Amino acid sequence: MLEAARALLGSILISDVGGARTAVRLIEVEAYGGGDDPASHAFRGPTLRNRSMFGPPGTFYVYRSYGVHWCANVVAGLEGTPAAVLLRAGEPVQGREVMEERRGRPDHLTDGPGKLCRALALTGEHDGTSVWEGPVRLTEGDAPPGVVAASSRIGVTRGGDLPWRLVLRTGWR
DNA sequence: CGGTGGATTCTCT
DNA sequence: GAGAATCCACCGA
Repeated sequence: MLEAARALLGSILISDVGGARTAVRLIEVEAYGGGDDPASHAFRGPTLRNRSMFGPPGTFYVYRSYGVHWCANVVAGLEGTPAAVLLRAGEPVQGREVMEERRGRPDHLTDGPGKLCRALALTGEHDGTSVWEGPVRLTEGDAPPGVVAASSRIGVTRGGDLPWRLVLRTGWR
């Protein structure tokens, strides 16, 4: 599980949504388990909302947070084994102008789960799509992860104790 | 069938 | 630093 999250660090997330191409390099992710992880949406079993988490690996799980934002995950567990990696933050590598326009700001474009989705125009429409075949794709980054720091997960009301938040060292936090 | 709360973000004080 | 915004699936009755 943590290996999957670690592998995602440094990967390039490409979005062709809306006709414009935007891409970021992932620098922060969080791992979530299944029935044994109280913080996971899949803790209580499959539901309409989290059904994507129970799909095959390489599936996007996008959900609405606080009724306002979108948060994107990549399913990492085997089919039937709910486990996903939340994409928390990245750094723009392509289409920065488009992101600025979508965000309405010149900075802090992709330094949060909700911001990341908005910058890439990720919405619930992409929930359940493949990370290799859909309008939003994931490719291996050319830059191998440097120093990876692990810490507790953020914003979680239950089970925030597990050090499953992984950050690529870029001089942040 | 209605209340509730969330893996957040922005704005104002 | 605190509080609002804002939607809908889930939970309990």
